[in-house]
Amino acid sequence: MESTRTTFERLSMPLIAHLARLGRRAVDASTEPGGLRHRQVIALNLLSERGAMSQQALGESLGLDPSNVVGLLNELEECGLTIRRRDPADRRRHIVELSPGGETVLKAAQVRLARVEDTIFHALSPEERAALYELLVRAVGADRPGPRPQCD
Amino acid sequence: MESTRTTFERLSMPLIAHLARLGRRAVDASTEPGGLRHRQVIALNLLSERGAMSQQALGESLGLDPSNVVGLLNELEECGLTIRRRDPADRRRHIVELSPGGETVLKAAQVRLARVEDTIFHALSPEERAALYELLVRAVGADRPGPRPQCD
DNA sequence: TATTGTTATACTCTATAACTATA
DNA sequence: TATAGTTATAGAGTATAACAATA
Repeated sequence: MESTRTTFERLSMPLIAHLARLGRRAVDASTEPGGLRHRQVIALNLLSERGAMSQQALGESLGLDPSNVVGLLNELEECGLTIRRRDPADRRRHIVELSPGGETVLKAAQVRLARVEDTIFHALSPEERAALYELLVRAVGADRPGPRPQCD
Repeated sequence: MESTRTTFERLSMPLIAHLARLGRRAVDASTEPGGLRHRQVIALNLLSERGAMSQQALGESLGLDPSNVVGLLNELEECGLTIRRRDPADRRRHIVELSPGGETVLKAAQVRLARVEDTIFHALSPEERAALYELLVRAVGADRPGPRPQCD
């Protein structure tokens, strides 16, 4: 009998998987063809919150394989939304950062993202949404977003 | 200014997407090759919670396209975990239900799933996990699991 | 020799459209 | 004509392995 274990009748992961799918579909649906896809928005969002970082760090933060990070950044860079530059201290590294255009595009995407959340979480009150957000932040162990280093 | 809108700095969906990815990988990693994959566990879990239902209803509950439901059920049926039978009342319909073997396999999978949750949510207290679960249940608008209509 | 990023490749997940059989 | 399920197919997401450049 595992006393410290999650009760079987209360598994959260299926619910999270479901919400993630709903969210992804809604985001993709709210985006005009050729626009930012779900993954890209999430990557931009992270770069905006945490600032410039290496590809490796980006991949870890996204929980994404390094080889996928390459393709993701290629797409974003083609659109001029991110910039890769060599780290002078270690020329193997690429430092990735948001371009000014990326910030602008991200802001628009965040508006759409917030609308999608309004739809998906319509059953929750603002307080409950805030509580949910706090729990999720703690779960992923991410630092709180906080004011980001002022770029527009 | 949209006063009823989610604050941009508190978007939950990127966090949910991240947790969903972590969860899926952990589940797949905890499964021996040839074993149940993430999707399949979720489908079995739903059938166990809600009892027999049509493929259409299953697809809606899973937020999955009907064509995907077919493939998913084919896999499960090949392993003898689910059963499809025609609805006598409307012979176009397939009624899907868990087989006894499916119940057994699901129980084992739930143990693994619970372990994965213990890992992913290690930063949360049991009370917080319960609170998270409740919020997620409300968000997906799903009925609480409840005792299922006795099939074995 | 180890590490960062890249390429090539394959497998899974998901959606769309056309088809069948029932209604 | 409409609906439940199926098939075929294509595209997105993700992981693995081998490789290049740099440390």
